[in-house]
Amino acid sequence: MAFSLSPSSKKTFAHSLREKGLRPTKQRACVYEVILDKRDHPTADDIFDRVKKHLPGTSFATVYNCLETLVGCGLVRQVNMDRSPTRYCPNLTPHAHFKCTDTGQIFDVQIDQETLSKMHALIPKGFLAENIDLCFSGKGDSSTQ
Amino acid sequence: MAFSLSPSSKKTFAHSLREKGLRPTKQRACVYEVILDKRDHPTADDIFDRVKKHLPGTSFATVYNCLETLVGCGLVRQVNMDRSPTRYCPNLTPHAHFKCTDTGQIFDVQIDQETLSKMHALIPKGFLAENIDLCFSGKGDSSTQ
DNA sequence: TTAATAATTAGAATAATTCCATTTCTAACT
DNA sequence: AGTTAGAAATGGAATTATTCTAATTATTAA
Repeated sequence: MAFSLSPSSKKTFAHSLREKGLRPTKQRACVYEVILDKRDHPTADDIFDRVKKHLPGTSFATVYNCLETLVGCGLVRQVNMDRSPTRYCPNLTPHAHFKCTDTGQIFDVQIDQETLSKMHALIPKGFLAENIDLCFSGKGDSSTQ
Repeated sequence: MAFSLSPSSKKTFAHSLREKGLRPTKQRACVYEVILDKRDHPTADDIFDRVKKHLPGTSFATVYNCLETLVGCGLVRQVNMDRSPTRYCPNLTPHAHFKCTDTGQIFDVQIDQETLSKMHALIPKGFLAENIDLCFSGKGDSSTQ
């Protein structure tokens, strides 16, 4: 492999999997790696292409299996916008996503604690939110990208 | 048809379509009708079943065409949560959605102006959001539903 | 080293949605 | 009212992202 997880990422990775009784296989490591390496919210398809450069025998099913596993371990997050293919994001801090309708690019948008609290406060009594998803779409600032 | 649009809905409906040079056909009216009639965030599939009770010859393609048209006219909104089928919602006020992970039901959650402003303020300079989507998922209050 | 189990593989299957070619309808003009 | 051009509806095929399945391979604990 042309690159590999940093020692700290490697530790997080193996630890998160072992906590759930799962094995840190080379395919799982590679999928995690390519997501960390280029944080551009790749699709399963993108990830498949990148992983194959390092582990040519990898199948599509494996990429999907690995992604499911990594999401289950909380190492990456799924980003769903409209009906477009699911994208994957290694940013685990509270953040929203902005999708540029011109280029299709997705940008992370940090959410401050106060706004996050206000959003939480919208939830009616008796409901318990386990997950919050905030997505914007519109024109991105192509001049700054 | 066993029921029909209220006079005011009918007016909004025909007007919104005509504004875009589109025809208020009976299929479009019926699709709009069933969405207004039972505001349970139905899928295209649900809508197809309901429409067929009134207009038995209606095809799936027509339901999709009508939905696309109605969304384009701003009469209904698409609600996408995860990878599950798109749902349709006639509530045009600013609101979020809460999906109960037990029952799959989707509830509208009103958003007050202040929280909406705070959310808007998250968007970095140079970006122009045309659309905001806020979704919660978790346990709904089944005792109150 | 082996046995048990977990993960990977290739390809088939699924499900929601979109596309396409044809037919039917609608509304503006005679 | 009758024509006609454009719009909408129709049925079925096609597409696409994802999931499933059965067989093979890899990993780990003993």
